Amino acid sequence: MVDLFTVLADPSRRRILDTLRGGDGLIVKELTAALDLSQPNVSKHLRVLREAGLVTETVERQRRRYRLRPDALRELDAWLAPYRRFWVQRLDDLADHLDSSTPPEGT
Amino acid sequence: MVDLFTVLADPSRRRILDTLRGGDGLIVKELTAALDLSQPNVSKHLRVLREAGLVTETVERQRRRYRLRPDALRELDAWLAPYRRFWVQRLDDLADHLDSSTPPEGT
DNA sequence: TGGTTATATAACTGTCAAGGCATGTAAATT
DNA sequence: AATTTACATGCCTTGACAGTTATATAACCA
Repeated sequence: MVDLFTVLADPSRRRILDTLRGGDGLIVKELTAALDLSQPNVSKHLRVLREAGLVTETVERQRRRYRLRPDALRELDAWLAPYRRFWVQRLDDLADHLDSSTPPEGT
Repeated sequence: MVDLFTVLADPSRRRILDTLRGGDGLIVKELTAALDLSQPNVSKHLRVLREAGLVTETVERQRRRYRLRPDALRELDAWLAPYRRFWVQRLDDLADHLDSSTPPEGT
């Protein structure tokens, strides 16, 4: 369960990440309220996210504040990189095509 | 099982995609040989990948050639985009920091 | 025609994880 | 001290696949 892709495969976890994107972290209760999930459910997902390095936990007395750690997503970006080449390539092809074809009317 | 993240969560499927990145597609038999997976297993994964729009199937007589369709990964890129902001931000912060500190010796 | 090749699909089995409920624990409140 | 709040964790059930084996289908070959 350490695999980043597997961790991101769960919609609830992605919603948690999306929610943590704004502001400076949220405590568990705020997350359960925002996402309408049960507290144990949220806690479990947070554990998985934490073990994957996607969030950090800060203890504040009784509460625990979770913050996004977007660096962990660079692994995903790295995986995607060689594929991104392809659609950039297509844009280049399109540009070449436009260059070699009759220019359109207006400008 | 139409969810892109779920489809990509399987390592075998990612290996298939990686393998299809070079050349102009492969037939099923070539994939099974390259990845050392059973033929039914490969066929099932290819079906999932096809239904997710990640590969295309071309019938060549008896054989079926599968090609990568990297456009389908733009959805993943789009999901990642708002997170990419964050680590770009950090680079900016670093740049700002360097600007405001004593310039290094050489050049 | 009969056999072989290439691929898909069905049926079965094992594994694993998501979510529910109940409970533990520590801090806060009264 | 007793209660409440905030959170984690354990157990349990259920469902979702992954992979195997066996079989169906279609094209190719001798």
